[in-house]
Amino acid sequence: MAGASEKPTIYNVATKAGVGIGTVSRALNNSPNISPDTKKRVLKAIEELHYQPHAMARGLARRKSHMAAIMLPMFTGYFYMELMQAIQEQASRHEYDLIMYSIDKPSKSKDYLKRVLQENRVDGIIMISLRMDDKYVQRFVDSEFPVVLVDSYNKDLDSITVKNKEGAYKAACHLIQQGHRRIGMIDAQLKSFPAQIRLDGFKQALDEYGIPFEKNYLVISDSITERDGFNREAGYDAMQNILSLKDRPTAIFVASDIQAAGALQAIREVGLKVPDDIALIGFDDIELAKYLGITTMKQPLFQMGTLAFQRLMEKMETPSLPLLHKSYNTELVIRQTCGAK
Amino acid sequence: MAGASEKPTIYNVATKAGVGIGTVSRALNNSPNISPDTKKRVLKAIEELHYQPHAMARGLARRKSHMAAIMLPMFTGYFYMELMQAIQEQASRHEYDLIMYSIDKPSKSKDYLKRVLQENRVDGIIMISLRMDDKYVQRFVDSEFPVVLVDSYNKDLDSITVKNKEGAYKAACHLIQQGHRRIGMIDAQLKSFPAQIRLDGFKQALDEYGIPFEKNYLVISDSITERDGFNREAGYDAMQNILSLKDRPTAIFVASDIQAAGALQAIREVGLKVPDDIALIGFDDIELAKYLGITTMKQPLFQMGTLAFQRLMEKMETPSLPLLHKSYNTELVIRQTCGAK
DNA sequence: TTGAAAGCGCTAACAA
DNA sequence: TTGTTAGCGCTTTCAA
Repeated sequence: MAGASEKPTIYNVATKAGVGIGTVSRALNNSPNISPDTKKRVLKAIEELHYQPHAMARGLARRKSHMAAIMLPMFTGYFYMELMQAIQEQASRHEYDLIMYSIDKPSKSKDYLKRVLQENRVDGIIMISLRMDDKYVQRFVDSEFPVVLVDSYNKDLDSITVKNKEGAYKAACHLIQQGHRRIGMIDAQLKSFPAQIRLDGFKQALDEYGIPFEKNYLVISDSITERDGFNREAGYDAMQNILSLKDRPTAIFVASDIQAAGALQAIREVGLKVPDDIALIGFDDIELAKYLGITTMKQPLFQMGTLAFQRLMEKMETPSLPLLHKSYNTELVIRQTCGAK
Repeated sequence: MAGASEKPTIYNVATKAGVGIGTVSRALNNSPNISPDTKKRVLKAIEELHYQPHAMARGLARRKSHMAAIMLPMFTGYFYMELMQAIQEQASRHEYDLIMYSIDKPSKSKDYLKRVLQENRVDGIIMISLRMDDKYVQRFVDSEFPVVLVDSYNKDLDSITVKNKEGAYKAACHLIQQGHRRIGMIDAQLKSFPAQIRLDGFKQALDEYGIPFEKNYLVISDSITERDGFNREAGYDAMQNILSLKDRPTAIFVASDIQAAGALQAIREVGLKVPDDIALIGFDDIELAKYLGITTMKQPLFQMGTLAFQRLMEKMETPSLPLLHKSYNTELVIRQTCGAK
């Protein structure tokens, strides 16, 4: 029965330093209202006791949890990992803990939102690629609860995106400039914000070059209804669809690299060659695109993640800050799926 | 100044239902000491007020945070994503929140451990692919604080792994059975637990078949010292190293799929063919292996993640449970990097 | 500059 | 079965 060293509390520290607990608290939170001398004494006691303040007690008293939630679709892709790394790094720098909620079906998103909002678990939320119900948007806005959207948009919430329309436009232009005229697009579900906008950009490019938009050439895979279509299987299915067309396109703009990976596989399975038989351009520039040599439009994911957390911090400190809608530029990354430069 | 609806507390509920707060608490935590009638009344009040208990207050009173930490190397790979998904799913099922700590350098791991241990932030920890300092092991054991290791081992802590030695052995045997005699291995840093054990299994296979172990044929990339060598770049570098050998091996066992992906690239860059010029077998069976057609040894990652959280739950409920060391079987998955079956 | 005391919102022990 | 009360470990007035 060796004295099971119980975790020290602020009272132990106070006793040891011969001061009141208020003073210990002041030393801890470097308040100006403490003399350097006592502060040093308190700090010494803290050191000796290996004291660390209890996170929940602190949270309760301060009404701040020092935690942020990050909600994202059941993450299965480099896209989210790269964003996450940046966010993690910032959180760590600010001594914030991150609670991960990965959403498999939309209903989950509400559960978590409710949980987070009413149980005071976190001081702020970063939502990635997810749409928020208007009902919740209103509640967050009304209560000035910090929310930052990434890869998603709502006019009443801070958001960080890329110029999706311009990116899609540039991608399509690249294809056209390679000489293609029969150009198709594989998109994700249009309920998804970027899927929608990228289609707009694609159409605009065709339009400007006087190329008619072929309805058959736009394929939106909805094979997996639970998800938004930004996945490999969806790209695979969509490409099979396109391959069965009698007058199939010579080039495809795919709304994401992960879908492009699936599309690539579908093409190769029927013995066709990329880019000779069909050219492909993706979107995102996830790491996989590098492995597979997919030409794509790069999103600055690391920068976006970094800004997301920094912005959240600002809002957590000053909730009344005006809205921010940041939109990054995309960049064409040429690899091997579009033919010679 | 429209009545800013303040968040209701247990007192509001009690008043509304005409009971004491103790009774509300009993209704909340379905205690047996409450009559069905009052319980119904309380639940109704809760419903009407949209009351949700404050997480930190609850945590403080119960001395349980209802949160678990999950520590893993700066995650950049499907390996961790697949594990994470399983863990997430279980956590959600048990209404547990997960705090993610991703470790970029070993020192971070200590910081987080300290934080977690002393600040009572979480009720338990899952550590993936990370080694724990003996000093901390001791503290966790002494205090019966729940810790589950995944893809890592310590005799005093619960652990979930695969049979690494057997898996590596089977991988090497497969290569030998394909007719290869000059067989090399690309490994990660030996300080990593699985890297070490897989080397043992590899050697054992050579031994049994009477094939001498060529020192030159074992390459351990340490180009990136901050990390453990389980990454694409390390595999790439290691393979370049092997390619420069005068009597290079005809087959390579690579300690992980992600390294194999790098190795594959290195081989192709010099115009060689897989498996004709060099055969390759990986380990893990991450999703990328499927894309790239890498033959590999499968780890049941989803099962491992599921068990990890379930086990953590058990320990959080009953800390005194005896140790568990679970070791799963690996399974050969034949794809295109090893030649005909 | 400091200590004492009153919460923060809950659970759990104790009486009734 | 219930209400009351004493914490949980902190921060933050309010006096001194």
